Amino acid sequence: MNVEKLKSILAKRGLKATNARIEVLELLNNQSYATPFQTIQSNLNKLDRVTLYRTIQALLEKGIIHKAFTDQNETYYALCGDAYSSESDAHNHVHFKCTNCNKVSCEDLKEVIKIALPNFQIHNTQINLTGICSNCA
Amino acid sequence: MNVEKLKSILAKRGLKATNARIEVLELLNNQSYATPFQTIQSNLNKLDRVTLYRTIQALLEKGIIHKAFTDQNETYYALCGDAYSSESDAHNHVHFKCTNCNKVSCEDLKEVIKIALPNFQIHNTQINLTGICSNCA
DNA sequence: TTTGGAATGCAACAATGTTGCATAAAATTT
DNA sequence: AAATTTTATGCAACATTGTTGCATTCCAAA
Repeated sequence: MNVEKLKSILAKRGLKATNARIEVLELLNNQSYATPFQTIQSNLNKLDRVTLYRTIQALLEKGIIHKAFTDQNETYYALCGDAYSSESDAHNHVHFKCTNCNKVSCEDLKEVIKIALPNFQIHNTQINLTGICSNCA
Repeated sequence: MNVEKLKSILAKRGLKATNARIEVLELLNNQSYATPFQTIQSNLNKLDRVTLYRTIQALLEKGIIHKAFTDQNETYYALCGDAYSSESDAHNHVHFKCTNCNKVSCEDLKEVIKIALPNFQIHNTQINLTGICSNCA
């Protein structure tokens, strides 16, 4: 995904194509795993920490990125793929944190999971798994 | 659940029955919802914040309580019920946060959810839902 | 009742996240 | 293309959250 493509994503969601946003998106796009805030911060250390927080919040609000995992005070972020944009109560997107290599990845399930809770309206589902990933197994 | 019962739970897991632990357990036991750290802190404000962190960590490690939800820098804790102690990959315990009343509850599903990820070893599963709870619907 | 190991409270620190405001940059209008 | 409006950035200062070391206190077992 090149810079022009990222700019068009931002424009589509009504966000200005600023340097900070492009850089965060490029970083997340180049990672094959979800990225902890610390890593974003150290990779983009010319950017102010406050700017980073506000950038991430804007991208989250517009649904361009999502929180993939929150693990003892470390939040991992990832770009939203196609699977993520489905808004139904059916859910086939999970987050997996490997306790061996510590990497967090987004995984898509073949079978759609249906969670039934009578009298509850489910608007958002998050499934977080920990264990040993396929690389480390 | 009375104090004696709580003491026996602590003894069974090899933890001393200290005042701080009893108070935290009593508080969590008296709540019908998962309790955010802030609430624990303000209800037990004679206790030092550090003691509270260490108490909670000890109870977590021994599996007496669990993190029910982590929502933008607020962690909710709850006592572990029977459903929670099952260590299999099958999972029928979910956490629900209502966006209307902001309460977090532990809910048990009738159908067991099976998540299949080929070549991954799943050791822990957490399913977090947000939406409108049965009281607010 | 004594005693050894563990828990507590305090102080100090580190990391994380937030707010207000002046400056700078992007998009829009003229 | 320049001016204007709007929005984002960077800085400082602050608030909250979580951690560590150490002396004192408490619990439980002998």
